[in-house]
Amino acid sequence: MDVRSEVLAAAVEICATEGPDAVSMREVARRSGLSHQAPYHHFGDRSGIFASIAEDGFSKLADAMNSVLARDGNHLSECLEAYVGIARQYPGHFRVMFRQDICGTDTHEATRIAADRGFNALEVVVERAFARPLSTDEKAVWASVLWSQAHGFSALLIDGPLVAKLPSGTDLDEHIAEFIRVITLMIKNQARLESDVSLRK
Amino acid sequence: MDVRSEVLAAAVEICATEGPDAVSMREVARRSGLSHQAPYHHFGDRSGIFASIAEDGFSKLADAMNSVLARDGNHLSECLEAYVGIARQYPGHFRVMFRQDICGTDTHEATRIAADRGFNALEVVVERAFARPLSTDEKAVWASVLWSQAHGFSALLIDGPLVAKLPSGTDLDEHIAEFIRVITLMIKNQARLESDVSLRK
DNA sequence: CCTCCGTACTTGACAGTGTCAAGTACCCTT
DNA sequence: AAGGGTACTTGACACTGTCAAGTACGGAGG
Repeated sequence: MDVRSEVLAAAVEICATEGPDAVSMREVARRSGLSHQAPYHHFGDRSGIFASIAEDGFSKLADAMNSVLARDGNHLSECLEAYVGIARQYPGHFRVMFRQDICGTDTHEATRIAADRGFNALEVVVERAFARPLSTDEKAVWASVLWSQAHGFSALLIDGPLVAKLPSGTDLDEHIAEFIRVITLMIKNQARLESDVSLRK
Repeated sequence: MDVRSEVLAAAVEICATEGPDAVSMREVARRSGLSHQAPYHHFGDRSGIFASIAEDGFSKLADAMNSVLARDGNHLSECLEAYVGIARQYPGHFRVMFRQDICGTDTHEATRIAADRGFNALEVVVERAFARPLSTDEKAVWASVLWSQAHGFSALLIDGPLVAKLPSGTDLDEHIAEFIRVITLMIKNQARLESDVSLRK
């Protein structure tokens, strides 16, 4: 493994266990057996490391969703599963991806492109779920709905107080599955009803 | 304004403008015209400040939702409005509330209690929306759905890449209103359909 | 072969940080 | 008047991100 990957892996590891705030240039350098300044050579500054992690995470997310879209089947629920799955499998990445305060998304073009790939996948999911052409506005709103839902649930799941709020004895995997089932059903029903004008006002 | 409130206000101000990571004990002390150690007396450590901000934020959230519940009208959409409204009005608080990595929710009892008040309000909203008795599991799942939706949208709105993804020229307030309208409608429809067994599988 | 140059680092320094420890001022109780 | 708690201040320590300057080295051009 080259130095760059090693530094990145060390940073992700810290993100996953202690959160992004615990990531320090000097610590990741130490874990990689390098001088405290070596990471600067590859990443410019602290936000450069986070931007790379975010880019990597968005890529994983986009790949996961696109691979679902490439298959047959129920894209909606499988995409939600993919989203939540990525969040749970790569909490280190996920905690960074939506923290543009620390990863300077504005300046890091590659990260933005990777994020776009994910969003585009979401829009495709929305269109397929509705099975009819959507206006730009409709697409924007429904993509917001879907994204918010997936993102909010994932965020509350890995970081927030949601798990603590579940009735004790609840099986987490089951709750997640139930959650996805409910959302899928709800959006499908909505898509079905959307053509009935009486329900739209 | 007493010292404690002044320190807190300085910290919130920094959270809102530069994010929680930029909050330093010494900076808030400086802004309050105190020695660098004064805040420790009131908050114990850095996480103590964040815990207090989070507590305050959850209280605002719970108050806002409870005041909606106390009124007549469409609780569901008004509660969503309240949630998103709090996030937009108090971004400094909101950015901290769900960052248990920095505010040590586990140890700060008062914060947990304030968060519970908010969650309970959400459960009431869910029950009223369905207008029938729900099982514990149903309540948990639907509260998750609602919370995830409100939270995800708020989080993406104030911090995430959502705003940048909207078609240019979109009016933000309008998009938010549309978003809330869509979710409300969707959940209402779902509640209506839930009794139809054929749609539940 | 020697010089030049860019890449990949290291070493050193500086200001800023969280936090422990100890000191000081003041007010309230006894 | 004595004691004790509250609300601070001052000082120190190890740690941080980052700038600046060095060192090693591998290849290209003469």
